[in-house]
Amino acid sequence: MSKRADTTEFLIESVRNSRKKRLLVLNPDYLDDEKLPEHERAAVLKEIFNRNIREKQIGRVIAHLTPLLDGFHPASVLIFGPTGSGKTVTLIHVLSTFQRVAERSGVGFRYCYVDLTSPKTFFGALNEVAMGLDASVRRYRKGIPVEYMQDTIVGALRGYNGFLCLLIDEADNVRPNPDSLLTFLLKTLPRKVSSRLILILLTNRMDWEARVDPRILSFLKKTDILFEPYDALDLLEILKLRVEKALDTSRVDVGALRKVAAYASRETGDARKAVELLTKAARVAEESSGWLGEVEVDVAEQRLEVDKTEALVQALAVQQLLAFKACYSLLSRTHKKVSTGQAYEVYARMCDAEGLRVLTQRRFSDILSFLDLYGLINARLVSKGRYGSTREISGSLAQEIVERLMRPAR
DNA sequence: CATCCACAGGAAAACGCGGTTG
DNA sequence: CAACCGCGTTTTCCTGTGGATG
Repeated sequence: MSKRADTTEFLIESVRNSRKKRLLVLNPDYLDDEKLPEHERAAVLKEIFNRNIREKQIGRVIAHLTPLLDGFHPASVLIFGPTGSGKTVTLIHVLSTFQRVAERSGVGFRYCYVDLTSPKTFFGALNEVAMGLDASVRRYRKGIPVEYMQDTIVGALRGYNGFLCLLIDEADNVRPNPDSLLTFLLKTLPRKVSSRLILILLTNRMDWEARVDPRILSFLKKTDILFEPYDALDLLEILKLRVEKALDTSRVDVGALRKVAAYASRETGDARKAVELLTKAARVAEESSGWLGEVEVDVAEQRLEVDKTEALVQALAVQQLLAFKACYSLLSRTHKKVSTGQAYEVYARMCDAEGLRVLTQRRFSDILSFLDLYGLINARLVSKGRYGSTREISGSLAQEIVERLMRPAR
């Protein structure tokens, strides 16, 4: 009895030791923005901006806002940029710095961050604004009239004569229509309070303007600022900073970082994705040699890919999953391209076997295009002349992944 | 060159389901 | 409790399509 306990203890110790030897991630919090405490986050941001990243964009924002230091009222701004291009982070940084400068020169300036990153109703959005203005306001579910919320906002601003900058993240994320919020903020609010409002709207939709009521748009005497996605050099700097904070630098190859940066910038230029890949690579390295090199990055990239498709397949509805399986089981049997009709037959048989209702071919074809859209299959539209036209279905996933996916769900 | 296959994909009707009303 | 409504999904019905084939 005690002997067994000893060996187990020994095992634990030895695992612990070998882990320590390969330990690469010293401070995992720095790889995950969400986990950082507020002041740490600010410090990290500061360092990023000290490295001259997003310099151009910062310049544009500052150029737009600076007049207010001399009492001029800047117009509202509309900022475009894809996800992960640092819109939010940059703006928070600039505005908080601005606040300090304004304070020093005796200009009344406040800013307030309104987070609409998850879709909100008009009421929810107002609630968010109110909470930003007055920390004592709670988040309400419902049961409170919209007017009350509006009054709360007006109340919070009563007696404030300085500039108020509302930074609205994902401003188009108000359901059912974003117009209502803008109408309130632009037309109603200025009439009720004496604060001087500046709206800064962040969005990643380039077609945003087309979707907004033109009357409101004209009210926004807006200036546009564009956030280009990060290029590989920017990403490299960002990654370096993360590595310094979170990892054991003596075990990280600069080439590997370059690879991560190159990969991310080739994809979307999304900094969050880049960090995600870095994290994954670090984990891969910890599992193996403890050295983060280019090979580990490749492995991580692959794994990320697999994870993504796996999650995608997990999330499929029963019918979609069945269609997916039908395609691949047919593909593994015949190594030629498969037509919609053939796939449908297999699918129908599978439905029978599982005791599920068989959907019509019309529906099935929709499901196929859906699967194609998500990259789980390739379905190219081909005309075979007299013998009709079909989607030529072929697999887009690697053999091993497919096998893994077909197994567990029986 | 007209024909015709085997499906694509649009439109509209039908269905299903939770919620509401009289 | 039936009737009704709103909304997303599915079926039904339909027209369109590109090129091999006779």
